[in-house]
Amino acid sequence: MNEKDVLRAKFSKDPKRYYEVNLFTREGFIRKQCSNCGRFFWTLNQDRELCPEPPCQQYDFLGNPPTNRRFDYVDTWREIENFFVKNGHTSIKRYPVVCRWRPDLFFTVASIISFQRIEGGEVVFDMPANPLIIPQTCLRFNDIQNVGISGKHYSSFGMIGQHSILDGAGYWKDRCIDLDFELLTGPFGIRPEEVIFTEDVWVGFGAFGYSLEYNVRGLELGNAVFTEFKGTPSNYNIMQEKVIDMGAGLERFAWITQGTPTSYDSVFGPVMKQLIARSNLEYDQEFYLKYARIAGMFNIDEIPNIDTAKTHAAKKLKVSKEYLKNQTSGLEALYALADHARTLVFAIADGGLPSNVGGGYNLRVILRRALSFLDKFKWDISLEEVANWHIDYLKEIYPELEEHRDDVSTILHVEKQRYQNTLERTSKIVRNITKNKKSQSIDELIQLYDSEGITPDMLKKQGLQIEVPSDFYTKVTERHMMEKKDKERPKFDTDKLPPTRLLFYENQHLFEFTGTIVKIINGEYIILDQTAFYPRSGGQEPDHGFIGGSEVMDVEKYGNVVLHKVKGKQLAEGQQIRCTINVERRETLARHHTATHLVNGAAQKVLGSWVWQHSAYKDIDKARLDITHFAHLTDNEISKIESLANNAIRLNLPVKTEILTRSKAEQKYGFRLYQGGVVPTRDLRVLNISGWDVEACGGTHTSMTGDVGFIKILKSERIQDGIERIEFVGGEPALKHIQMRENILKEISETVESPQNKVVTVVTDLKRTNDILRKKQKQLIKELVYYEVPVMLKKAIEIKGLKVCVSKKEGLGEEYHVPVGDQAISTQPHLIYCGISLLEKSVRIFIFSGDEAQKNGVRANVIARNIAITLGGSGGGDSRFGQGGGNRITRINKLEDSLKNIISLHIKRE
RNA sequence: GGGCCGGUAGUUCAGUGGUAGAAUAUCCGACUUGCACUCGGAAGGUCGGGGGUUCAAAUCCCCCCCGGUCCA
Repeated sequence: MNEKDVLRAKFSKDPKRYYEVNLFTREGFIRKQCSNCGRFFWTLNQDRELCPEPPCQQYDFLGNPPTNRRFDYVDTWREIENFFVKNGHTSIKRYPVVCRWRPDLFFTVASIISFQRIEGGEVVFDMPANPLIIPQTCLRFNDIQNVGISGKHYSSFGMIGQHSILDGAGYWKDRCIDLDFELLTGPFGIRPEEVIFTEDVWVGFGAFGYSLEYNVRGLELGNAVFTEFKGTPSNYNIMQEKVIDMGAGLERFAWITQGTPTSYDSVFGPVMKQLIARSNLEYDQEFYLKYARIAGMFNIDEIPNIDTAKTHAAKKLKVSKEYLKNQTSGLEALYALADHARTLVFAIADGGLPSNVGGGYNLRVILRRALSFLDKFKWDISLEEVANWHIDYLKEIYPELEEHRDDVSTILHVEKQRYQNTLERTSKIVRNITKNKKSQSIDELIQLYDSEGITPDMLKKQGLQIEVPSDFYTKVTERHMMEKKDKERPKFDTDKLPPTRLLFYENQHLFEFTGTIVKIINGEYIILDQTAFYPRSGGQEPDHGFIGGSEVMDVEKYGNVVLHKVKGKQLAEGQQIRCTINVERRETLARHHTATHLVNGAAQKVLGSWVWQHSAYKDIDKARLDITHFAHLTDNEISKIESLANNAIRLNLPVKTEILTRSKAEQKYGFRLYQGGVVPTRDLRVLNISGWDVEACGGTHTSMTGDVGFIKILKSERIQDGIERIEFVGGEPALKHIQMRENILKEISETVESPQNKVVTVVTDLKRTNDILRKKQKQLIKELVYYEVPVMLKKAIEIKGLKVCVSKKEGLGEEYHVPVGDQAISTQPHLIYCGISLLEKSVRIFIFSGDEAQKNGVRANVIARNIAITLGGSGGGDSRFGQGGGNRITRINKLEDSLKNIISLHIKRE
């Protein structure tokens, strides 16, 4: 039994305490245990023996919905929203699907996530209203294989979040279930005896509780979690303020009112109509409904693969497997296409970019999956069109999608291009492989998949005979198992110390202050009661300066205290001491920090709304900003960003800060606030440069943008897929940089002896001349060979019937000896050519041995190696051509004689 | 966040320390002469960049740039 089962058993032992809500006693619900799976459930129907969930019960609403009215997706939400608002709830706009407020999640996976923040390693609940209702779009990528097939799985779905904190304004479980029951039986007109509640539990990050899941005709519609405990099931406390986390599927509510074969038909209404029309897909609707009834019973999580499930279904329907596949595969692809496109619309609108790392990887996977469906079925539909149909339909609930319509198209287009390039590349690689070999080893298969993205299936399709082990993907995963190294931070016991008062937030221009030394650790870390020293944080390097006569080398925040690392004179605890901050350093850092915000704002304006700050770093000599963007920045874009940022400086805008509670700040400015990442505090310091940038920021800044002076972008580079780094300088360092470049230019212009404005022409010319000279040299040596060879042959001496000639050249190397020697032995098979090159620190030897010479035992490589050994080096080659050398230059005088000796020794005349 | 693969002639790629190659495209010539084909020849390279090891580096080591790709 897993943790969840143990917990469920525990809570079900005491139903009165946990599960028996008001509604049950008032309306006469009976508690029963499922005779099949053993779970407990509450129902008005005395005769019911089975719990209401598949596989214990099958879908009874397909073609036969239990509601009195039919709603489409949008109207379903309107109906639910109206109901809860009438009952005292505030309707909240959805939060972004890209979850920037939780460091442990890429995407918002449940409505409650929107209101969870991490504070000091603990989850806290932070709701802008109480109670509230929210149509939270959630992204989940763990069931992609089932999307389009099961009829109910999605990569993104709307979670109706009904949330309440029991703190006076909110309510607890009785009212929650009353409301949910009333929603079903009232506005949706479902008969009370059709509503069944099942006992369940829920364990989340740092909190858990018991829950009542409600089902109608086999379909789970929602799950009301009563989050009462903080911690883990083995170690917990009862929460001060208990939280209602009721999450219901908007998709399922819409589905149950319509009773269509799949929920996709109900949810994607107009989009599905367009898709079916444009794809000219024909299928038997009657048959599909019958199939859907069976497919709905599949518990896809537990079925090894879809193929066997379909075989099963075909048997039951008494048709062939092929017929079933024909009838279903096209439609399933259309459903998946609709789902994937919708997910991409939300993700991209919220600033997510497909890439090969992080959450972007999930987005790229579904994007390519969608494109591959379009390819496979050769439908003349573009992903951009599908995205636009979704926006047309959904903008009524989610008007923000309309604002990002063009961005979505832009990014989908870029990604399609990339996908096509990859396809071409892949088929080329596969072609190469198939050319050389018919089979591949398992290691080679893994290598191909891991580094090129080529799956064994793709190879099989190309006619390769390969065997794929069943643990193939496990083996791939194993390759990625690596030890994780944690950066060690020195440990200090600072828990009992009072928090350091941060003076730089009270006055940014306080550069001198008096503090009391609270503690000194290891003789070098000083903790003061208050400090104006800014510690390293938010990518900003720390202040330097003096505490008394001791120099401050580093400042870091440790919990709630600030540690100053000092060098120099001894200080004593309890001492009151005068502190001064290096003003120039601080102001440079402040200028760079404000400049970062300006560059960020400019980049968003120049490139597009998908640009977010990924990370940033501000030092005194330069600063850098990493932004999310799908392509390499062009020179033109960089200069536009630079101009725009400098424009903001000239406008001399005020740099304002205000402290807001987190939820107020989020409501007022949106999640653009979290450019620099999550801020783990209840109150946010919001930095606002009107019209340019608003973000949560704890750094020190200039008062006006004009104080930055001047921004110069140095370079941009791609640090990973989807992230561009912009490196720049501001203020004094910017000027210094320009001056440095000026000096370089001056130096070049002096070296090439031309005015600065002609330098480019002159250097271009120099390079061209150089190229021409190199070619000419080659040509000349070729000509030289023609004249040199006869001269060389005349000088040759005879040893044991063979000819030997030695040619010594200073400075000239293989470019001379190789063609000369080559030519010489090709005309004179009895010749042994010995080239000697005298270089600065070494000697090189080139030996060519003619055909006849070789036959008489003179092997060029052997000669070369032997002579090279006397030079303190080594050599090699083949019997025709050998080379070697060494660095004992002093041996050069004896070299010619030794050569003759060695050759003479090797000649074996018969 | 953690990995892996690749970068050589205009193009597609061989090349595991010893003279940088093939195919194709290009140009010239021959055969034909309407195109095509065939044959012969030529030209085309800072082997992504920099540093190191070595007598010698496309090849080995380090750093960087560019492209691709997998996993969580």
